[in-house]
Amino acid sequence: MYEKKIPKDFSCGFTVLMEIIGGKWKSYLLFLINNGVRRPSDLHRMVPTATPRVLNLQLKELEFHGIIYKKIYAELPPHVEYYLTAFGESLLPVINAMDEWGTGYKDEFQQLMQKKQEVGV
Amino acid sequence: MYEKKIPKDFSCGFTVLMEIIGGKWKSYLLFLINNGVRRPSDLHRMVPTATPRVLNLQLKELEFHGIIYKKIYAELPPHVEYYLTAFGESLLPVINAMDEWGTGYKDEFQQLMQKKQEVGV
DNA sequence: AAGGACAGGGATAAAATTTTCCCTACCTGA
DNA sequence: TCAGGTAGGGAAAATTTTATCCCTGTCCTT
Repeated sequence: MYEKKIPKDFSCGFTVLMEIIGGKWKSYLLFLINNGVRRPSDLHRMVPTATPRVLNLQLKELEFHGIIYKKIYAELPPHVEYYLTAFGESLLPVINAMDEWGTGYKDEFQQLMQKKQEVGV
Repeated sequence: MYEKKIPKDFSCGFTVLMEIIGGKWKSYLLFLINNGVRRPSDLHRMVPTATPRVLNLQLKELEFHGIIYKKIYAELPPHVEYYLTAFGESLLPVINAMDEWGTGYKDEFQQLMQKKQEVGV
């Protein structure tokens, strides 16, 4: 992964959580996996905007942190499935709370962003 | 602020929330403001790691999103105070849940990161 | 035999965020 | 008058994150 030059202070719980689910696609991947989309190729089909390479990187980090685990079927062609760990499942309520709050603000937020654009131009 | 080239999908509540509190110092600033640290110079004293410039940028974004508001005293020398808006206060439980989860995982996380470093070297 | 699907990764480029450096301007106290 | 405090910002660099490009293999279907 990437070698950081500016050390982060992981004595703060918030920072720890951000390190784990802060990645651009991570929360979405967790959502999909939790909803039964398990295989890398399927995940990619659900997130065509991101390249498989990127998704794979984020999956590796989630796995590294023990949020998901990877079941490798010793078959050919290759067959891999991701599952949430129990620990990963403990994240769901938190992510849910985050999403709910954001959803409540969504409309107002979008208006704000539009005004910002108009001013910017 | 910064003009983005890759548009984000703000139809997702999670993404909206991340846009608002995802900045490096934002949650900490909210915490401090909520605990009565109001003036820019005081905030800087509490976060000496960051330059005033950086804190100011993040404060402006929080203000733009309506999370905090800025009370300017028409005095000299300048006097400014930040307060959470009611809306900003609605964020506190969410941030709290995030921090709590992260705190629970903190020790294990730090061990993981240490192992990673050892392997890296 | 050719094309596509499967999973995965190295090297490099681009984008986004954060930091640094150095200014403005005014006031107060030594 | 000089040092230090108040609040703030432009320009450019550094850091971090994400994306792109192009490979490795093997198998299945046409």
